[in-house]
Amino acid sequence: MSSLPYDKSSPASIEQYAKLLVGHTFQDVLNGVVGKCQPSQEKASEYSNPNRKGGLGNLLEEVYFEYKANSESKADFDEAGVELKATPYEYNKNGSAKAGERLVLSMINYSGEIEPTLEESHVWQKCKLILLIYYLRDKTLKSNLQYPIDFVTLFTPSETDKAIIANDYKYIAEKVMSGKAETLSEADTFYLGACTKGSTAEKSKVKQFYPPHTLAKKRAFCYKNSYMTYVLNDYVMQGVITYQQEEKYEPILKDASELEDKTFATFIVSKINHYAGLTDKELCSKFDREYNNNKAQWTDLAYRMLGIKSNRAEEFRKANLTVKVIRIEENGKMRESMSFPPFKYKELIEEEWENSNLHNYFEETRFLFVVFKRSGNNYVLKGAQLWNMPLEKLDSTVKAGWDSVVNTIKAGIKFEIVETANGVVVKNNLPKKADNEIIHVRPHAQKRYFKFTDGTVIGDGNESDANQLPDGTWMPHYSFWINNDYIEKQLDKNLLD
DNA sequence: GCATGATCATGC
DNA sequence: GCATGATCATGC
Repeated sequence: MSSLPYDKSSPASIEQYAKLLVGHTFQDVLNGVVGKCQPSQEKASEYSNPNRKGGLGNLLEEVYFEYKANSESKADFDEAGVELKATPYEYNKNGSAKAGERLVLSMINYSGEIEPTLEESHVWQKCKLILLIYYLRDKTLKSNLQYPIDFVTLFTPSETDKAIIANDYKYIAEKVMSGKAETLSEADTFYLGACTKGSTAEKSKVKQFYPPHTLAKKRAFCYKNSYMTYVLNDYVMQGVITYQQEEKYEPILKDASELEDKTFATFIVSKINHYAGLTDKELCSKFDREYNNNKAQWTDLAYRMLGIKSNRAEEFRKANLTVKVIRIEENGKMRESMSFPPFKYKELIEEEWENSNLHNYFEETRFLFVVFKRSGNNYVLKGAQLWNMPLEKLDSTVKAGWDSVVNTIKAGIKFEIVETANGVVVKNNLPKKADNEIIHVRPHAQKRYFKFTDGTVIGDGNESDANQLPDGTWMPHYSFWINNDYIEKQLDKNLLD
């Protein structure tokens, strides 16, 4: 019997052995440059098959750590209580690092009872101590076996994080127990998400254990991508990478005990609602902010009410939560629709809906609406509401709106140049706001810039304000917007009157 | 009065 | 200079 090169009952020993991987590639492991095994070539191609999810993790498990990969609900290094997770990271254009994937922890059980609390759960037993092995997903490399392993560390969430994760778990478990797993969405929770797992096809849905036993998509517990990006930057790379800029995120939650009798969702909403009834002017004076009605004023106030000095909340970054201030006019209407980041035409038409930017954005992003209502010259705070796009709307109405935009671009946008008293207006045949209940598209640029294929230029902008259509025409950046009247309908009644 | 096209403001 | 959030302005 050969002995292992590490003590499988000791987390420290496992971590120490794992750290020898840093600076090596998966190919090095197969070649025995690090570790001691050399499997056959067939095995190498099997592990590196990009269609085999978790292949690189299995490689480390079987070749480097010398145990058989399993999909059991107990931890990989059972005796030490350590779960191994090999996971990719990437660099953004601005040089900052981000997690390449959400970290999938374990399947949500639909075939039997689910534990009501995190502490009692299988997922926590399995994942309270994780050996994180981060490799750089460098798509310029020919084989994923060439990816370098750059960071290795044991990880367990902090006490405040765990309090929020426990909240999240409870929320998911309660939905499952009430037989409503089909309504789960990753954006329902903060750090621990319920992500879809496996095919999204209708036929792959499974019957729920809890009545009324409706069919639901298979889902898994995961740490959200946004949470893992935080873990990567503020924990894994901390002290390893020295050039990273100083982050100035502030926590809203100062101590885990603040959540003893409430959820994090209730906690933040009540922090805002505490000030309901005050005008923007009164709030400005309360928080020592100049009252100047500039665009940032109401968002600034929202963060001040949450108890932080900057507009960078640590929890919101980790949870992929976006604060949106909504101002209601005296007639009860929102004047403006809500914008999102612009898209690139050529990239948009290459996307599949299920993996599209818009789909992923709404599936993963949660919103904190902070609602003000006009009263004379001021806006009065009505309160806050957490919201995310309902899943059934995302896959029906939003998808239909997205499809028709994509199809119009694919077919070739038709332009009409109209002369008016104030110059030319460029009209197009993209779907209009009234064509879809939820979304529409609008320009989202600094300046107008069109350059048609015949060389005609319209607008004061330049190419940085625009991007190219499939036929080469330059058209200003566009983005998706949520219709103001749809958002109005989503708001709690008490926020409107 | 609102939809649509156009543009502004701030932070990094 | 870009990413993101937000608002303006005109014609119908």
